[in-house]
Parts: sequence; structure tokens; C-alpha cells
Amino acid sequence: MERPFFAEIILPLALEGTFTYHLTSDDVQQIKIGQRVAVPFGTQKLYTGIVHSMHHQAPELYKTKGIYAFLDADPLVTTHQIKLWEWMATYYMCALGEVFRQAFPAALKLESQTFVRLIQADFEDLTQLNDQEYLIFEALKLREIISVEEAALIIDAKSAIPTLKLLIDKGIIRLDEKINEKYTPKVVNYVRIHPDLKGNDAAFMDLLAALKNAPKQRETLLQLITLETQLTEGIKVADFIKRGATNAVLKSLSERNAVQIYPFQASRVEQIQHGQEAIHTLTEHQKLALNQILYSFHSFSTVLLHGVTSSGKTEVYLQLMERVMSKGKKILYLLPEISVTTQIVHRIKKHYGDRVGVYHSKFNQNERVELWQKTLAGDYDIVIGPRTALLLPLTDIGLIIVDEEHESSYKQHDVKPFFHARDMAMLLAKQFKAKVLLGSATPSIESYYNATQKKYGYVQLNQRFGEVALPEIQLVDLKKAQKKKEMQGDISFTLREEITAQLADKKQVILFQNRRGYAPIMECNSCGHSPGCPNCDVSLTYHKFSNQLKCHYCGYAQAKPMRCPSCNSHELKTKGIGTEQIQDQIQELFPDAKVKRMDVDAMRGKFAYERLIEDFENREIDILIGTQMITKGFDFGNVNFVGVIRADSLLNFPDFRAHEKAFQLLVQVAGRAGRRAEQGKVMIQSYEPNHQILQNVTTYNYHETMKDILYERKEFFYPPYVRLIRIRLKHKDKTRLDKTAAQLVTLLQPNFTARCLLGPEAPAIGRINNMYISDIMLKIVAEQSPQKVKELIQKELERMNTVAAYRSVRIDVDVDPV
DNA sequence: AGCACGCCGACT
DNA sequence: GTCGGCGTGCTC
Repeated sequence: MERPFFAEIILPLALEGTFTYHLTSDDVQQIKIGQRVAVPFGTQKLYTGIVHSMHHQAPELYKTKGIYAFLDADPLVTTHQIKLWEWMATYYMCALGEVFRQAFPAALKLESQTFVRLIQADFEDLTQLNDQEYLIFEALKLREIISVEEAALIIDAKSAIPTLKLLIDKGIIRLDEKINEKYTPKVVNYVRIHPDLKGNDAAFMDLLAALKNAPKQRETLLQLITLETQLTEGIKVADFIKRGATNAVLKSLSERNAVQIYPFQASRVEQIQHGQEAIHTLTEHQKLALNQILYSFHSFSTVLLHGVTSSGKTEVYLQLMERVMSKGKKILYLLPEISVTTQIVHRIKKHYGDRVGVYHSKFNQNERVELWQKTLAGDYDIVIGPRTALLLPLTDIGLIIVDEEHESSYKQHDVKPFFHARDMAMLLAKQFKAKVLLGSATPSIESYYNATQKKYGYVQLNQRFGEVALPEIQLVDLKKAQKKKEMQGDISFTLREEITAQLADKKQVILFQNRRGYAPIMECNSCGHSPGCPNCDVSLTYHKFSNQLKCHYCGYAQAKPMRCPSCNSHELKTKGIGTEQIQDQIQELFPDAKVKRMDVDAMRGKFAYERLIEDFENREIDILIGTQMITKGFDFGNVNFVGVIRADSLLNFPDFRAHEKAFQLLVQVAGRAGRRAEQGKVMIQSYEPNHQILQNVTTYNYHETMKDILYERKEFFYPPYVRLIRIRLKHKDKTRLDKTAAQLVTLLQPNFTARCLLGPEAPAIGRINNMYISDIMLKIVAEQSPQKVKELIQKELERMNTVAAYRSVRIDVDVDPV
């Protein structure tokens, strides 16, 4: 007798580990690791799971259930992926199921719905049924299967369950779990000459005669014939209409059986002809950098390419990609979220055509499935996307490029797992024995440090393309300007004159202000009251366009009050500046200029970003005012000047990374100026022009800045000298939250020195969406094993979980927070 | 995460 | 007297 088989299944749940199911001998025949299965879980639900492994150990503590169905013949998940998921779950301290849920396209997870089926259709004693039972019985005679929701609609009740229960008891119906696949292939209508007419001249002549009085139909038919001889592929109805046909005419023709309209499954992933865009030959500097990278890859698996803005890093990437592909290996090209729709991607796509898979967050569920399946099939030589592209079923990877590696959007912070794509890229590369290239004009301090410690190779590219010098940066002292009354609103005369000169020169201007809305705060001049969000501990931001006060954290909005809600005075004034206000001020100063704004508010909608880029390219915008969005892959030849409205808020951020981020951001902003022919110019307005960071920015002194920051980090015990783990507690009851946090600190304290355990402390915003927040920060020193520390935290969290009073507090662990 | 079970307030 | 609020406990 053979021993029974069991399978471990990964389920999309926030629960530890995998789940055991028993296998029938049939199951054993077809089961494969990575395969998608439907399994029952709990009393009601069917979930989509992934086969993790098979074994013979019967669990002792519970009875196993069986597999409900195998959803595909072949695995949809690779063993590399399962391994990566396990790493992520361990490293980022979350459940394997949470990684699965994030990684796997929602459309491939089935929706379990309960259906009702008739089992006794010949039931005749209708007097036994009440009105509602009868209605459902009749409906089922017509339809065979209806969903529980539909049943409720039929009898016009909130829930059909009571009635259905009666019918079940009578043995007339039964409940059935039916599986709905959410993915629906996209179907496109094509048109062709009716097959019956082909080679049948007599019929054809009859048809033409019949169309004697229908010139439009005749013309359309002849046009279709011509097209069919010209084109090898099918003709889409939509394309045919663009060439002059109309729906009405086609309808008549199809009714006459002259043409046939037939549906065909089209690929959703857009096709572009390739070979249109050549790869440029490299300059001497670029060639040197490429050779240094190739050389470094002999001794390092990761190389940091530090290339000033506009040095043509992309050209180097393209050449490197060519080499990798020529060896038959594939490439993963990661970039920050917003850059996925930029020029670089279009260029790569144009050059390599459908060998490139582009992934991005505005894709809908069906597009994601298609990309998943094509990636799995190995159809792409290059996959381009933001951090989540790392989770695709990649195969044969030879190189991973992490472009703009300093970008904090590589770290996922909203949904678990809170992973950093740059760090995971290295793990992934290890699996494939692939290389990683990190690229940036302003590398993150972590990567820079790793390069100085000889953990990464380090290659510099100091020459801008065409040898154009870096933009000249001028600081404008706002204190002085104010004293001398050389200000108009928030624009100094110096800045105003420069913009005037640029516009006279027919150049476009970019202005940077890192705050959206009109004004971040409203304040009453007589009592000092400033309206706050009822759900969060923040001031409401005034949005002039909608005349509302909005909360940027929970989305709360209210109409702007006329009087102070506290003292009823009329003296409500705005404080601080946002992009909306700058737009107003600039428009007033330059009434003839076309002024546009680029921030999340202006970028709503699927193509808002693309449209703005197009407008800018076509010079339909003279002055663009943007938040940090403009620093990401925004590359235009006609911009020679960039202005920063107020740098101070960047420098005075209460975060240990503030200086690093401010330097990176300002250098990136400056890099938008003078990208092609001439040297650009940058003006930074600030109340503190002597601030060390601003001084370093003017000379582009990256190394000096990093040295200073590293010194501070070492002194105050921050990364890269320690690793951080932030434990964030949330609860709607502040007292319970504080007690739980205090208890957790008590449990952790014996294992950490005082300077390695900070908190509990409320973050800058202590309440969001009516949930109070408390943070505990742990620092792991070099001598400690991060794995041991994580196990310890896990143990203490489980201990907390045994006490009911603590259990209701939500606890999230963020490893390496940014 | 879902979902059932179970114990307290406002309504047919 | 019930419907339904969310606190608590369990799921292979």
C-alpha cells in the first residue's frame, strides 16, 4: 500500500506558513510545484493557492481537506519566484501569503461565488411552495444555474438565503460552488469578404447587380477587396472605419452575406513595429564607462554607475543590454514608478519592438495577466517596469538594471511586503547568477557606502553628453530680498528677471515647489486657530481651484469656511505656499505665458501625464510648475532654466534622511536645465542660502556631501552603520495603543542597549484616519545578526498576541524603512 | 484576511 | 420580542 501524499499550498492570507491538503491518486498524477489550485478554506471559501511542495507527513493537529480543482495544467509560478517570495517573507517579516497576494495578478485569483442549481426539475406539487420559493423554482427551470445574488433580486429581498434554505430542505435545489475566472481575453471584430463569395463569380456578379442602387455599399465592398489583396493580416473593423467605411454600410453588407464580421482574440499588450530607433554609438567617455562596468563585473556582482545628469547613462545601458542579449540572456530594467511612461521606455520599445515587455501600475487587471503569461513563456528579452516588475515570472535573467537607484519609490511602503526593489534585485540576480547595475546621478548613501567598502564595483561618468557643462547654480537670499522689498509674492525680482529673459529667448521654464495645493495651512489672524482634519492630526491644505480645505492623508475635504470656526473672525489667512499658489502668482507676473502645473492633483486620469509631456514637447507650455514629479525622467531640450521657489522646507524636514534627500532632489532638479546644447542655469531661492547642503549643491559636490552625511550617520547611529527596523502600532483608542507599545518595549528592552531602542514615540503625524500611531525604532549594529533580531521580534510579537488587550492593536514591522 | 459565533442596543 | 452592531476566535 502506498503512503498517502500531501501538498503544501500557499494561500493569499496574512497567516504564517503554508497549508496542508491531502492528494488523491489522480491529484498525484498531475500535481506540479507552482501550479495554481483551488482549495476550500474555512467554512465557505474557496481560494486560489499555489503548490509549494509535496510530502508524506500527515499533520497531527488537524484533519486535512482535499484539493478542489487544478486550475491549469502547467505551473503559473516558477520555483525561482517561490524562493524569492520565501526570502521576502523572512527578510521583511510578513506572511508568505501576503507576498503571494501582492505578487500574483488579482485576475488570476478566482472569485468564489455560490450558485444555486436545480436538482429536482420535475417537482410538481407546487402547493408546497410559497410565492418566493415558486419564483426561484421557475427561474431555475429557465436558467438551470443562478447565483445567490441573482436569487435575491428575483424575489426582491435583501437575502435569498432563507428561501433557498427551504428549497434545499425540500430537496429541490442544491448550492454549488462555481469558479469564475475573471480574466477575459480581449476580443476584436474583424471584417472579411464572405467566404461563400470566394471563387464564386456568379454569386459575386449577382451581388454587384443587387448593389446597383447602393453606391456606398458597392464602394465599401470594392475597397475591402482591394485591402484584402494588399494586406496579409486580417482587417479590423475599427481600422476599416477609419479608412472611410461606416458601421451602417457594413451592417447592411453583412446582412446581405456580402461580408462577414468575425471576432478574434487580440493581444492586449500593444504592438509597436521595431527597428525604428537606432542605438547611438557611444562617446569616448561612455565607452570607457562601459568597459569599466564590464571589467568590474568580473569581481563584483553589483556595480554602481555614478553618472552626472545628462551623461547618457541610458546609452551605456543599451549597449550593455545588447551584450547580455547576444549571450541569450534576458534583462530586467527597473525604474521609478513615474518614469515608466517616459521617453527612455518609448525608445527601448521602439528599438526592440515586441521583445520588450513594459509593465506599469496603470495597467488594468487583464493587461497584467497577459504580461505575466508572456513573461512566463519567455517571450520577452527585456522586461521594463517599476518595483513590482521584480515579481513577474522572469526566466534566464542575465542582467538587472536599477535606474535612478536612489529613488525612494523603490521601497514599497503602503502594502505588505514592505520590500525594497533595489535590495531584492540583488537577491533575484543571485538566483540567476546575473549581474546588477545600479545607476544614478546622485546615488543613495547606502549604495555609495557599499561602493566605498568594496562591496560594489564603482564606475563614474563625469562628462555630460556633448561636453556641456553642468548648469550654473545661483542661490537667491530671500531674507535679503524681503528686506530690500525686492519680492513680489514669493518670487524675487532676480528670479522674475531671469524668467523674463528666458521667455524672451523663446525658452521654456521649469519651476519647482515641493508642495501641492494652494497653501498648506489656513490660520486665523486674530486667534491663531488653524483648521485641522477631523480624522488625522494635520492641518488642512487649502485648494483654491476647488475652494476646499483638504486633508492629504485621508482625503477628507470641506468647503472653505468664511469665518474662523473658533472665534468667528473674518481674519482667515493662508500660510505657506503650494504649487497652485505659485501658478497664480506666476500667471499674474507673466499674463501672456502659458502656465501649467504638474502634481498629483493635475495628473489624475490615465493619460494626463502623457498629454502634459506632449504639450510641453510641442511648446504649448511656457512655464511648468511642478512638485518632485518633474525630476523623474523629464528630459527636454528646450529648457535652459530651472527655478526652485523655496528650498527651505526640504532642509528642515524632521527626518535623518532630510539632508541626503534634499541634496539629491536639488541636483536632480538642476539636471533638468540645459540638457542638450548650451549650459543651463538654476536659481534656488532660500531663507538660508548659507546652509551647507545648499552650498554643496551649487558646486555639485557629491562626495563632500556624502562624507559629511556619513559622519553624522556614524555619530548618531543611523544607516548605513546600523540597520533599522520600525515597529508601527495603530489603534483607534490612544490609551490602549500606548499601553501596548509600552508593553512591547518592556519585552524588547533586555535585548537592546538604550541607543538601539527608540520610542515608543508618535510619528510627525500621530493620527491618520482616526487611527493613533506609535513607533518603536530598533537599530541593529554590525556585530548583531539581523536574522536573530528578527526572530526575537517575532517571538515577542507572538507573546503579545496571547493577551487579548494587546491583540486588537495592529502591529506592522517595517524592515529598512525609508 | 474572511467568516461564524456570540453577546448587547434600537426598532418592526 | 428580533435585526444587526462589532469583539473574539479559527481556518489546513
